[in-house]
Amino acid sequence: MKNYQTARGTQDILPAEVYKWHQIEDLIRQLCMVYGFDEIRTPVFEDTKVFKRENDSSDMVNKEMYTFTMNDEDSLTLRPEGTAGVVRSFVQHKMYGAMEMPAKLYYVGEMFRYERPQKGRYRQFNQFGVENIGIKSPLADAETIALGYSLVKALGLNQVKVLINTLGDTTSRSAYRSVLKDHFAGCLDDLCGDCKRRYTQNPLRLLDCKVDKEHPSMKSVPSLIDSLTDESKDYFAEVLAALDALEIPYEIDDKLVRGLDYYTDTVFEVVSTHPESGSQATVFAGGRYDGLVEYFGGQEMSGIGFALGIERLLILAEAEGVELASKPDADVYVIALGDVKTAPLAIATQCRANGYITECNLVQRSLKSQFKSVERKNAKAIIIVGEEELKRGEVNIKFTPSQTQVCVKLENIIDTLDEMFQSEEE
RNA sequence: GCGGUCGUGGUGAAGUUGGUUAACACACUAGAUUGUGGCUCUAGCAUUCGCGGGUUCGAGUCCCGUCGGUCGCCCCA
Repeated sequence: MKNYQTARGTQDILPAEVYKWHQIEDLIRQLCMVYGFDEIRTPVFEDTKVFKRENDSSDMVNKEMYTFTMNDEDSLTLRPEGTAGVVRSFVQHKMYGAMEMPAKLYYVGEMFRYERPQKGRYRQFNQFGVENIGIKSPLADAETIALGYSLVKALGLNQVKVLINTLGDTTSRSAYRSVLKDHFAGCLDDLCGDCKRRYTQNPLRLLDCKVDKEHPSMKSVPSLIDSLTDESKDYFAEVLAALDALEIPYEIDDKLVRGLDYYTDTVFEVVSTHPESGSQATVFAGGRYDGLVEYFGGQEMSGIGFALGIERLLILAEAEGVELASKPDADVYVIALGDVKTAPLAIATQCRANGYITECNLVQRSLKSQFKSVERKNAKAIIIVGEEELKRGEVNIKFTPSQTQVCVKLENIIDTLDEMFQSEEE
């Protein structure tokens, strides 16, 4: 191999763009703090069984996991999603006893899925997610959606819409499952291969099919709503009422079922309507899960959460023309003129200790090229450490915004800078 | 996993039916200007066209493979 490059579907986040990430991460932390969610950091890899649960039919779990074994020990898997690990941790550390319920948790980190990459879809990507475990209330559902929605709004995205649906509780779901099976039983041969597989593995996913959506049997498919128990119906109505109260616009999409098997009742998806988002339009998505805590060995307890793709958020922000953060300009640049040895660095260090973003010239080179650096760093203040002045214990400070230059004693440098930057702020 | 498309310097890119010095612009470096930048001028800056093979007297231009991006499907954040 002659050229080294990032593995397929992975990418370097270079210094030029890392400030955007800081901005989003800061926004996330701020928002979660305001909403009362605490960060949790779980391992990037876990025992495969944490992710691959019995009867799971999703592609993510069955075809897209990075799974490996070391020394014949138990099989391990790079996390393809965040919820499983968080729920595992919740049960393992018995959070249901140690902290006040519900547990309001969030995470930010990289996930891994072996897929064919394209714009907005990577093999290593970053998710921000929240999980609100130990409460089953329509208000919790609305609160969770509101948290994600306000992040999108805080970033300045406008071309997004909230899709929402209910899968019903366990009783409703199994009732609907048999209704679906009856409905499609007669025309199974007409449907695509994926649909045939879904028919046996997870009939709900039939609703999702893009291939057969024009098929008569799809058009006449009985609505899930008719199979809902009264309890689930009421629950969904209350979720919608809460969203109304929070003034979050939404569309009910009765075909929305989501790809992960553990969802019950409320499911939602926030998609971009911007043309640039292409086929990877989902910004964040999630839903309620009734059985997961119990599955991991906890008591019967419901939770709700979502996951948001940070790369997608950035793509959309760019598409909608949102100005994102970039490297801040330097406040001060220290220039060395003549034989001044360590003085420039000492002065720069002093500036830095006082909070000024300071760049310092470290090599012998022409004044002109040093001034070029000043421009490049966009430094407002330029400290010129000249051999002659230094002998008198002085330096020149040039302040670009006011086009002024003063000669000051070494001990007065910081005071002078403070004055200059203060007058600039007014 | 399937199908389409693309891949030339730090960047944006020209490169006619394969023909022999890889255009142009920006950026960058140095000098004009031996202690004060942003303008101007001058000079320099791809033994090489993602990588590897093949066809040919000759390939950035054709063929095959491979790696990567990208678009659609699938799936999903």
